[in-house]
Amino acid sequence: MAVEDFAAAPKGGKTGWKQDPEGVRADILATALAEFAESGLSGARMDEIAAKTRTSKRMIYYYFGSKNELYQKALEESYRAVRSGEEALELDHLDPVSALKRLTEFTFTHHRENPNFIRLVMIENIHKGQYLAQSDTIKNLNRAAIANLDALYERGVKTGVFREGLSPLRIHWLISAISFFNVSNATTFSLLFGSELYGDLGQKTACQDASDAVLNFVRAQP
Amino acid sequence: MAVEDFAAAPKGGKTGWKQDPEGVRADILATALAEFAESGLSGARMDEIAAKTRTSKRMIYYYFGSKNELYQKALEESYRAVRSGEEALELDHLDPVSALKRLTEFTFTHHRENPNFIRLVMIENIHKGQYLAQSDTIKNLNRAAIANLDALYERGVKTGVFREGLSPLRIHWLISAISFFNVSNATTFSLLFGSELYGDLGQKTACQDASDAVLNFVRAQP
DNA sequence: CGGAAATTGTACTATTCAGTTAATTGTGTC
DNA sequence: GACACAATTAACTGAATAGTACAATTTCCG
Repeated sequence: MAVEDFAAAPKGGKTGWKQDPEGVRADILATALAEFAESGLSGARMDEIAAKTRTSKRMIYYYFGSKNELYQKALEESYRAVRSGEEALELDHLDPVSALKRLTEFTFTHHRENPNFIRLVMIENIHKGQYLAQSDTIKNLNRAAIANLDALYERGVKTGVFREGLSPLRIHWLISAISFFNVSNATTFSLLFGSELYGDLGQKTACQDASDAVLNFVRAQP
Repeated sequence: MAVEDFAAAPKGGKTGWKQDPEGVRADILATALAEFAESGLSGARMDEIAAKTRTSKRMIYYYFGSKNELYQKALEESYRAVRSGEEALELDHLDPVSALKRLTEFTFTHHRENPNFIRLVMIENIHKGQYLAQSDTIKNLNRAAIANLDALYERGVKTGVFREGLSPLRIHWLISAISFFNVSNATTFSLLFGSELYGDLGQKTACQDASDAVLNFVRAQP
């Protein structure tokens, strides 16, 4: 059941509500995620989160125990949501160069469309990963991405289009760096250097630049 | 205050202190910079900052007025310190390819050696650049970097080693992305994918990868 | 010297905010 | 219809914390 559906439930009258613990949990989590992404862990206010849910502060503590636990659950939820969006990507039927190009462009676009996720990861890095470290759930989700990239890279090496001696980790690092920075530092970069890279056209160019940079990095030199 | 207490006061010299407003200001600023970088704007505590200076909380307000103003001054100071470290870089006497390689490796290393600066920029992005936006000082500092890169790029195009149609901004964007991400996301990246890229050897490889990626991106294809 | 200005320490306040108390109402199930 | 548990509300508490009042001390400079 989607959170939006729950919103349609009538609240007024005496016999307003249905028992829906999962819906209430999901509502709180979605609101908290947005609020932590907006203001950071210390900056977010429990009263503010409560006001933006259709339930109460008491219920947040009822379900999540404390601010820190809520933050951690929101972080996990954010990773889960983002990774589930990545599953549709089918790269096996493409030739290695096309596949790597598609993966890079997908990652670039995907990061751009999930700024809240990016902001939570920034916040988590500010906090030195102390909440991510406690979450085994998240760690497992990310191995798959590397495994996929490994297969892709080996295919490319075999057919001679990719150079030898790289590791999928280093390729992933490069793709992530460009795609992440593009979103995470958009504000300061625009302020310091103008916003020409952050209009529609600029971002098209940037996406193209990203895949050029990655492909030229991995490709065997003729 | 009893005379004994006064004599025991660890005030340095025999009879108290010298007027040193600039020293006190600098002390506060350096301490605040470290503390904001460590804990963020909301997370940092004025009492904690005060305790780590050799002066008092009262003096922080005396000189800086408020927490937010102190944060802004610390941000400015951080930019100033970092940019002044870049001045030693002389690229004009190198051929374009060597110069670009050197610039990339320098930026990579420089970012790595200034994690507090990186963290303040992350924090500023979380706050959507609202303090950076108020600081004309900082904006001017960064135009120079682009101008230098522009000259370098044009030299390379003229001698045929760089491809046409790029802008210095896009090159700077790529160099920054890699160098910044390497530091900003070191914790989460290590947690998720292992820390092999973040040992001494791993970082040497990463630096090499950075300059490879930038050079291959800019170089004319033979 | 002696007064003005700069500098500093102590102790305080006003507020914000995470977390709680305690009582109540609705729902599903037997 | 009785029982357990899900869900809800509003006021409250205690700790943390940004910011201040004010007196005391020191330097500066005539």
